[in-house]
Amino acid sequence: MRKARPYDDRVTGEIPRTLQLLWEEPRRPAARGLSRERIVAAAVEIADSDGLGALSMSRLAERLGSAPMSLYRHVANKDELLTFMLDAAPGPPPELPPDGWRPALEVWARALRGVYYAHPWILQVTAGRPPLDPGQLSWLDSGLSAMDGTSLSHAQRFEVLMTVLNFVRGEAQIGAVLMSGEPEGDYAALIAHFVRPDRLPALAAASDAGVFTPGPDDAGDSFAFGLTRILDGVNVLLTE
Amino acid sequence: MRKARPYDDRVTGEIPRTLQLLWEEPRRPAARGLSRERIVAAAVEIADSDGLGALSMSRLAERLGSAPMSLYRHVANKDELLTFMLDAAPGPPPELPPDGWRPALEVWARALRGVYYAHPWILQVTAGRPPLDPGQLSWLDSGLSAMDGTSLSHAQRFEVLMTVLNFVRGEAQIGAVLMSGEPEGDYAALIAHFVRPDRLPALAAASDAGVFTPGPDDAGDSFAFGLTRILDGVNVLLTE
DNA sequence: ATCTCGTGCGTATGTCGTACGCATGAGCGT
DNA sequence: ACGCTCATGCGTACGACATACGCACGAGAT
Repeated sequence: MRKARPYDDRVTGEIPRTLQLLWEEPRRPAARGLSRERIVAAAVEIADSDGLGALSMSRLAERLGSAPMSLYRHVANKDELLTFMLDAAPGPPPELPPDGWRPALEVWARALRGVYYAHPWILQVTAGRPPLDPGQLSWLDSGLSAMDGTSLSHAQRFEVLMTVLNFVRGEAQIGAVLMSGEPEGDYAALIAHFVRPDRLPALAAASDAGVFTPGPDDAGDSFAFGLTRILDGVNVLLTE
Repeated sequence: MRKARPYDDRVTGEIPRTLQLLWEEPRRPAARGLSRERIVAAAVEIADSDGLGALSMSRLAERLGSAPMSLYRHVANKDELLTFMLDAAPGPPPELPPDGWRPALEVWARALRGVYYAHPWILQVTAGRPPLDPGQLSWLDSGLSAMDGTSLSHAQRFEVLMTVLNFVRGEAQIGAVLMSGEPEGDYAALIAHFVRPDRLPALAAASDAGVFTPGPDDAGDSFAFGLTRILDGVNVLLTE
């Protein structure tokens, strides 16, 4: 009989252990001391405030007042911790308005953008990880349900949702970059400095037109603009 | 007088040294031995074949037949190396067809997708880094020029391009995830296993409809579908 | 012949994830 | 009341990894 190591990878019937833990219904009520919930919550706090790069097992342990190795009793490794964080951070999807697919998708998209603004590290972590945890899947379900009652096929709904999702992710990524202090000196000035009209004419024209100079109205407008394009395109498909 | 350390951050007049190096016109013709070009090329090869995680300074040095510390004569640090890679890897943007903005943007989007397929690590590295190198900016210029002659404002062109760009990035990211061996066991089966109709009804319906089961035609279709939606939306704006 | 400087690199340091195994104490059966 | 068992916490140790620092060598200039 093998030594009972905590959390090893012994077969659980094809299903990876991390996922099994995530989908277990009755969550342990968190006893005294360390617990998965507390660890994950502290990790999310660190990543939110100081970025994913600042999240190390030692810093996390320090914040929890424990020793680094203690964390491994509750989390198999850092990668599993990230998966747990990804499940927990977004919270529940928004309540969708009942007046049609378009307002519903708009609400969904804006709520998702809010998640990415609150937890920018999600963008880094989800890259390269198909969504399989309850947290992310509940958002996907919510987004799909926005299109209930339309004439779109299931496959089409999914693709529409992915298009909206990718758009939101991209916008949030740009937003996150601009938030966290540009590459020293403002972006517009650097663009204007390097871009010569003879080499990159279209970009030079854009730069001259002030496209890269953050105006007072820029913030939400590009989001609304792009989303309108996408939803207009969906509308074309629906009214064909 | 200070000791002449190679590549320190002494002021070069507001412009970060890395960018200045990138925009210098006359590239040194690469002498014998190590050179920036050779280092960057080798780094790109490693990242292409084994992923960004496999790119360490030691592995890179090993591949070049030199000692790890030798690389630092040509590259300030790993972050600068990544910026150089980002500039070099994409190559020049595609030749765009002259018959209108829509075919031009389609060609541009497909070419960009090709870049991401060839160098998936670009998706990870560009996150959190505003594009300022000649390589990336030439792609942006190319994409903007696709809309030359339309009635769109410069700001609108830029936002359209960002929407297309974000879409391509998102699709490529999904593609990269699916390529590199799903999370053990196929994705569709895991979704079907966890998603219960009473909890996530829309997702369950999608799963039952086979949305997650990779069909023979799936590959390029979702790309074409999403792109069509976006460009249809742009078309609505243009014909208003 | 000497001096200077660009290039390569050996050594060392600090950080990080984590394997391994001991210690402790709570809950349980007797 | 008394030991048994096992979950939990953690001290130590190891192998990546990025990179600071300074020496060595050789080519071109004086």
